[in-house]
Amino acid sequence: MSEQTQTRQRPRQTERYEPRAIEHKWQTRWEADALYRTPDDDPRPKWYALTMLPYTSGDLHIGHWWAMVPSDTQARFKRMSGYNVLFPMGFDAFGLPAENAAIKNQTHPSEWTFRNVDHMRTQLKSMGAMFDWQREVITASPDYYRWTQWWFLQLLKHDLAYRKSASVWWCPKDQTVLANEQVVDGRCERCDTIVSKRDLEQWFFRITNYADELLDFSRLQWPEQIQLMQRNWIGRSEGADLRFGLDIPGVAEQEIRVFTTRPDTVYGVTFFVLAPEHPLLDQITSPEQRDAVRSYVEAARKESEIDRLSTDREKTGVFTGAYVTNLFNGERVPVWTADYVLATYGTGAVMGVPGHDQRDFDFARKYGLKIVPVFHHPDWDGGELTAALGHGGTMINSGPFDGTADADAVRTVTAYAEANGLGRRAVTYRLRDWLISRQRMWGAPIPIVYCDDHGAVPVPERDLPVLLPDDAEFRPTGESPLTYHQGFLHTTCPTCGKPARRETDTMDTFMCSSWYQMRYIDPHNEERPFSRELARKWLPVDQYTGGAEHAVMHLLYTRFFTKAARDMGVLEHDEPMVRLFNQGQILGPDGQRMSKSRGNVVAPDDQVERWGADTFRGYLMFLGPWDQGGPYDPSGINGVYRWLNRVWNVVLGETAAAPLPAAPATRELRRWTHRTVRKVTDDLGAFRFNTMIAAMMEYTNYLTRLRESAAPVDAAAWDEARTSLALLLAPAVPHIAEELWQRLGKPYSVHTQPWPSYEAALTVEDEVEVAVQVNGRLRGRLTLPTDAPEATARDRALADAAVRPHIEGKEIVRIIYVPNRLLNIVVRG
RNA sequence: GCCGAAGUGGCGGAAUGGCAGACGCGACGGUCUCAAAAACCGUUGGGCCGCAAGGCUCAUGUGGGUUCGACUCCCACCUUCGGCACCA
Repeated sequence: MSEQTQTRQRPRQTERYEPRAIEHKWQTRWEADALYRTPDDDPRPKWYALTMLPYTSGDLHIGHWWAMVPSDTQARFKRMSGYNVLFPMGFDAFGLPAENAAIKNQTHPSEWTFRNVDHMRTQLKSMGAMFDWQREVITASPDYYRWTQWWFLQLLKHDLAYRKSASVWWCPKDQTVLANEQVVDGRCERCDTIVSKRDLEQWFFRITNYADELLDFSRLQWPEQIQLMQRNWIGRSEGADLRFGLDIPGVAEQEIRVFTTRPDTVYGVTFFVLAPEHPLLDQITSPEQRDAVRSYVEAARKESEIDRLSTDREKTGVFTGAYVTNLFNGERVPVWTADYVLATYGTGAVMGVPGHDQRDFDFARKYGLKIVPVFHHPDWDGGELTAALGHGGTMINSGPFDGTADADAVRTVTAYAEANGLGRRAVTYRLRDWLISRQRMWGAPIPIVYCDDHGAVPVPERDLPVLLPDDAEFRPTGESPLTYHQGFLHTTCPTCGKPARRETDTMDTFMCSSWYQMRYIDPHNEERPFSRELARKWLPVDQYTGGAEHAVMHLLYTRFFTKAARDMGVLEHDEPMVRLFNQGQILGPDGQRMSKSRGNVVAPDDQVERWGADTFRGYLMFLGPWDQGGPYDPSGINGVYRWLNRVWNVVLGETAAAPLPAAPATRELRRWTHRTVRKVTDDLGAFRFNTMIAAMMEYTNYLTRLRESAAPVDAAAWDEARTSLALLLAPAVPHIAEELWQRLGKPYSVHTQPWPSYEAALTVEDEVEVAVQVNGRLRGRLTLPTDAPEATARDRALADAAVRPHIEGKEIVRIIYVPNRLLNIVVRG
């Protein structure tokens, strides 16, 4: 009985795929073996792959996996392709949320931050990524921010840092500075008080010195749209600075300068506008207009820049009572102030030319100001204007310049201005110098001491870091505790030793993330931010990946840092990251940004627990194109899990194998193998992870069908197939690949194996299906030998039973043949 | 508002000038099971014709255009997403 039962048993079942067991096993083994330690002295060519470091927000988010898994996959692919790959990880750990948590929990922000780091590191490890944790960097730890402070001192030394007054949001009730985020509809998010701008002395970096160089992308392989966004952000404008005469009793200044891209319209100036923040505004305002101007300025200080720059909005402004003289024609024009003029752009003043600028036109219409066209535009009938005129035509109403053609106008007028001292050629940028001061505690302290005798004195490098106090008291107002921490505040002047006061502002966290890629190459160096030799070896980053939300600010700041470092003799290259890829944003299942308040958060830990890291990794990459993002809908993940089970069964299952090298089925099997190797290789290089997974699924389905057909297959070709599949899987799903590799009896580790290559000759089909169209409509299909000549295809198509009814009795005008794809017969009648 | 991007079956998507819907989810039908789940197999854009094999036709946000041929290129519009300088 028992014997009979045994003989009736099916052939031995392979062990089931148990992701949790094998993932834990291999992660432990990899760590014990230091498989992902990146040596500095490896002779292979280096490849520095970097993904943007996470902020220490508390919990790892689906978005972190979404960002890091494909990066890890590509870094692993590069490693197998023969590179010594550096793929580090760290934490962006300073910033506002830590302070909010500190106020809420009455703790020190460092407590919250470092607890989050520990938790997130554990979560990150469950990803099975090839991060080299020996190189971890935490921007809020003193051995890191010491060097952030060092960078500040270098920039200061090289005149790339300076102090000037700039405005911040201020809540009059809480007596505190607010971030933009904390201002909701013009009110303080905490107490609902209407907020206003307030001026403070703050530190800036001269990023505008590099504006022109930052416009040069010739050495970068960055996406076109990112280059475009950066170009638009920098916003280079050529034009002229023109002088306008000022003659007001009691005002020292004799002129106001204005930047314009249209100096050729200067004879059309009928008014003049100063930004509400313009330094001369108060002085030139007449006593009768003072109250009106003051209340207008005050109102403008409550508005955001986005609102002020909206072209949608009705223009507002107030007459100052003053006049300036147009030095070209001696005319006096009224000076207004209006909030659509920003103090931070150009000279903070605009010459109003309503005939040729739409904003000025709208403004003039509203306030009944004169409109004088100075070009006879071809579309203009000479009547009253209904909108500003664009470029084109010849100059009129412009004294000596009348008759000058549009194409020559700017040059001619600018030359005249320069020759007569009325102005000069000028270039202006939309880009502003980088304001790095933050009136907050949880950031790297700006290493400056204020002395009554010596002013702002830099802290000597040997005294770095300027440590944050660890006993700071957080008050519910959100005011920086550094401002009332006596131990921090009081110090001595480095120059004279007299009592002095520390700078209590800290640095913008974008500073920390502007140079972190440099620290990873030498993270434990106590003498310098990094060694020169290691910089020469590892930098620049070969492939950077991260969210498109950083397209402009972070990516411009780090480019600036690199260029400044080059000019300061710290680095020898020009650009921080040679290649860039921006992934899209992953959203909650409801298509909204994931957030606890919306209740649409899908926790990655739960997904890993339920399906295993490999399935989750594979699913994230399979979801769709990486650069697009979109909602994370967990309902399809079982498809990837099923696939990995099929992989498991087909690679480890038994087949009837025999030496059949010449069989047609062998040729087909090898064609599948080599085509899949080619497809996966190409997709990995091009960030097409979704189609890479799909190609491996198709291959697995083919192998499964082949195995289940029970027909004998060539032993060598079958071994090539399952070996190749295990290797192709290794970057995307590293744990199952390692397990399969071991069970196939191959030497540890699959991740140190060379990437499989393909033979192009083996990928070619013998026959292809060619579509036959008549007038662009599909009418039939032909099976033809690959690369069949046109004559063959044409003859077969014209004789085809499905095609003939559509061409009979008609004149064939033309035949278009695309080999191996399509033949289109164009008929008439 | 300004700058950048994206709109394709019930859903995620594939195809970047050449057979629209690869791959997967879901759904439906089946196998197994007392049953359910899981697993596996089959079908699956809409409409029309046909017993069937199959055929015709409509369809890639909307409206135009270029082309033998357009999801793909051009123009206009609509919607959604990212950024707008102190969220990171």
